[in-house]
Amino acid sequence: MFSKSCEYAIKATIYIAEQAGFDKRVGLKEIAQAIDSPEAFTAKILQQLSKNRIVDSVKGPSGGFSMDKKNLEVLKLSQIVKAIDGDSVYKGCGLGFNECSEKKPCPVHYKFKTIRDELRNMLETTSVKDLSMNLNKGLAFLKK
Amino acid sequence: MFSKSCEYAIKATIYIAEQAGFDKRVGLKEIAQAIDSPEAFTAKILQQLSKNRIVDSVKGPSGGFSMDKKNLEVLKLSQIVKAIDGDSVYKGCGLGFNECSEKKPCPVHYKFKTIRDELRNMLETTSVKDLSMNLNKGLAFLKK
DNA sequence: AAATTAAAGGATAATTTTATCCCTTAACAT
DNA sequence: ATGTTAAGGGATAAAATTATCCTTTAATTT
Ligand code: FES
Ligand code: FES
Repeated sequence: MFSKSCEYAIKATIYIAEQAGFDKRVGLKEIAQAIDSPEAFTAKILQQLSKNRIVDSVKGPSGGFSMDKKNLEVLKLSQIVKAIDGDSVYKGCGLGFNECSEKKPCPVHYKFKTIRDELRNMLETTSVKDLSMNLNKGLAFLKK
Repeated sequence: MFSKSCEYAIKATIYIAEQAGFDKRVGLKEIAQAIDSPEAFTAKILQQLSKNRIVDSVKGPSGGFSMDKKNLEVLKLSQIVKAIDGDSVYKGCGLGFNECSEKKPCPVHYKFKTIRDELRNMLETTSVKDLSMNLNKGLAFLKK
């Protein structure tokens, strides 16, 4: 569904968001531990998230990653997915056509489109804040 | 969503199914052309489909791939997907946990599960026959 | 039976994705 | 100012996926 990069990106963002709730800035090591991901690889992904203004980063001592609390409320899953995997997840053809279109639909088009649109809707309406709150309440986990 | 292998597998099966409607047996070359896929790679996938009894294959002159017309009615997309990609597509966790479970749900679990279950339902109820009929009617295409 | 045909299967290559290493840059602490 | 700290970024490496090549096996045709 999502690439490994995107999975890490979502988990990292949710963790940073949770900590941002306590006005805490968190470092790479802490993030990698919290979401059980390879450190160096996670660093690359955080770079991308930072470039895409999804997270803020500060260098140096007591530096790390954080998020604007206000931005946090409007940030949706779709923005993370789009930043890392592009929009093929909820725009692409189920059978790999370059373009999904009604003009020349692949055999699964009509069956697939429905589900894909629901996925898009879910991603576009699910806010990172909601997810981080469930995490904070112990209703969800970032690693097993 | 699906791997490239799986995409080819689905397209190939649908094409073989369509031709099976005319009691035609089709060769590798013809299939690869019809679905616009690399020949040698497609051969590997057809081997897997054959091993999984999804298609029948006959060697030698006037050999090729075919499908049992009766089996064709009960064959669902899910069987192809399972044979090629396993069941992670509609059983796996959206954020890559080894196991998707309510006991220790990932942050997107409840949002994701709904969609994933609809995908499973779609795959399990969509028959290859239906898809091949649309193809035959010119309502769907296997390549652009 | 022999030749021909087409799938099966093994070995290998190219590409993409995932992951690591190490040096550079910027912020903070002293 | 200087040293320390942590992210940024370039270069590589490992692993998985996608793809090709070539030999073997089995069926048909002659
Ligand atoms: S053309 Fe394949 S999903 Fe729309
Ligand atoms: S635990 Fe992640 S989708 Fe169920």
